[in-house]
Amino acid sequence: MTEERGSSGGTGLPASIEAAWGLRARPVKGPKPGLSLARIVDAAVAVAASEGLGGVSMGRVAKDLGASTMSLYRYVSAKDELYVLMQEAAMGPPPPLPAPERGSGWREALARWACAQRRVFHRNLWMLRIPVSGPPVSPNSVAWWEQGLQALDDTGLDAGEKVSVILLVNGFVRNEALLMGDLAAAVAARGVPAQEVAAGHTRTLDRLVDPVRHPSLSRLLESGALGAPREPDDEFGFGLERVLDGIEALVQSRSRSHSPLRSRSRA
Amino acid sequence: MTEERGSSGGTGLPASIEAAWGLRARPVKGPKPGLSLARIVDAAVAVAASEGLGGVSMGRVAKDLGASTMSLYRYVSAKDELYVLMQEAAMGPPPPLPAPERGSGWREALARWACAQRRVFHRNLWMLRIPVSGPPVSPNSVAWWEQGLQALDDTGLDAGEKVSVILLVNGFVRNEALLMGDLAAAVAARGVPAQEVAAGHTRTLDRLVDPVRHPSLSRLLESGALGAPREPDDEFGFGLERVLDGIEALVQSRSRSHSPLRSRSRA
DNA sequence: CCCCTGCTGTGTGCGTCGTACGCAGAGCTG
DNA sequence: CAGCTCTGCGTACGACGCACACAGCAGGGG
Repeated sequence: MTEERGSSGGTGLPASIEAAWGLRARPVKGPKPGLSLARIVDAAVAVAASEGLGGVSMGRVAKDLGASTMSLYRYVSAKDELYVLMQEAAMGPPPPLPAPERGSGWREALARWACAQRRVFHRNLWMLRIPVSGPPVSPNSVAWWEQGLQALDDTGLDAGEKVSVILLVNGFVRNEALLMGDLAAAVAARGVPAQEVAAGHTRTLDRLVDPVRHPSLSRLLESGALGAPREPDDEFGFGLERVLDGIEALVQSRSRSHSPLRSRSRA
Repeated sequence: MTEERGSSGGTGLPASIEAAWGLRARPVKGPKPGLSLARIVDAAVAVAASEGLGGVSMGRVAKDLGASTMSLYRYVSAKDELYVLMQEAAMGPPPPLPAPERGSGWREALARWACAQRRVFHRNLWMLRIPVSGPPVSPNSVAWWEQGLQALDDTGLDAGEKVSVILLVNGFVRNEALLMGDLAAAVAARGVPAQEVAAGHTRTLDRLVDPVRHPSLSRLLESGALGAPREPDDEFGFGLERVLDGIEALVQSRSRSHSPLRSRSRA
């Protein structure tokens, strides 16, 4: 509707995000800023890392910077904008892809991509609490997407399928990290750390599960598989292998028939 | 540490959740309660459905019930407890499984399970905003788990693998719904509804993506696959088919070798 | 029968949050 | 030097979750 101010890049993005892309030169008129976007974002990330996303309040961040609460709003127009910038900073640039072998190198590349993403998420679990508000528009997020797409370059999938595959793998990684983060937070919230919570849960389920109404769950409880859940890394690895197997089936079906047949469109 | 009050079921669960299981009889001494857990939860769910989880505040729910804010705390000891009960109510009982055909009926059953879950999530997108604090302990959640496990009864997978598969499929469904919900919320937050937002995003990306640094993404943008993304249902169906294909590969590898070989434990 | 006890609803108050608004002052441009 | 713009900041407002204390109802023991 209204035109952005002079230095706008015309992207329709918030000013601070355009700044992250390197567009939008600093104004030269007024006094020099005592803070900077980078310092604010770093401080916010530090707070989030030590106290979770819930600990990030404008006042808290400002205090860590020795500034007043409202001064932050000179750099960021709303808290959600700060969130996006935090995400961008914590995500960082994606690691370089391995040597692009032609053939089935895509699986290795995609697995590495997923693992790298998982490492980032696990280092910064608070990221997953931020609602996604659309496709990625910050530089690092776009770079990650680019990496994922490059991994699929030689698969023979069409553009839409590639997007769907990226979405699928990214979603799997996000969900795993989110789940583990939630669980860790719930454990940390109680005083008693670690395995005792899991033991308590199995005891609770033992008391609640009715062998008649819940036969399979009963058998599961008896098997003890819930008491000794697999390591988080193994759980992730298991899921990733399944997902990649599923993708591989698609890739092979595409490469077998050079003229791409429409697969069944009904679920 | 301290013993629960008289009517406790000894599960270690909050009182309101024990009430959901039918344990814990009402006390008989005082005046009759003017509210009920069910009425409170229903009101909260109604608020969440119309204004999102963020709109659910104790004051808001109480106002809808014509009661005061603090009266709710007679029924629920904290807001998180209300969240759990809302989840329980919105989830509802799982639909019955189809006729259990021996053989590869598991795939159909698991797909139906996933679709049913997706329908619930899409009807109540606010559910996904509630952090999971551990394994499910409310009656309906447990019933859903039971259904999922029953679908895998004849797959020959061991207990741990079944849990992992359930986690994988559930995670996929959750993530898809979460993503679609976030997107819908972001679109609704802007005034302009629907496709214009997507068009704006592609325009933004067109301006930001550098063909040299982002070759694959550039090609994707040129292909127009982002401008006309597939229907949400198709996107879900695509991902689900991949996931099920991956699980099917595992099931077949298990059924081929009757003596269960350990698959590679390293990712 | 009455009072006592355990339950009910609720008003007040505290601390925290995001942020709208407006002011005092800094520093470049004329 | 004047004036404009941009800076940081103090104040204020309306939410929020919930601790706490109080007033009144109902059944049970004397």
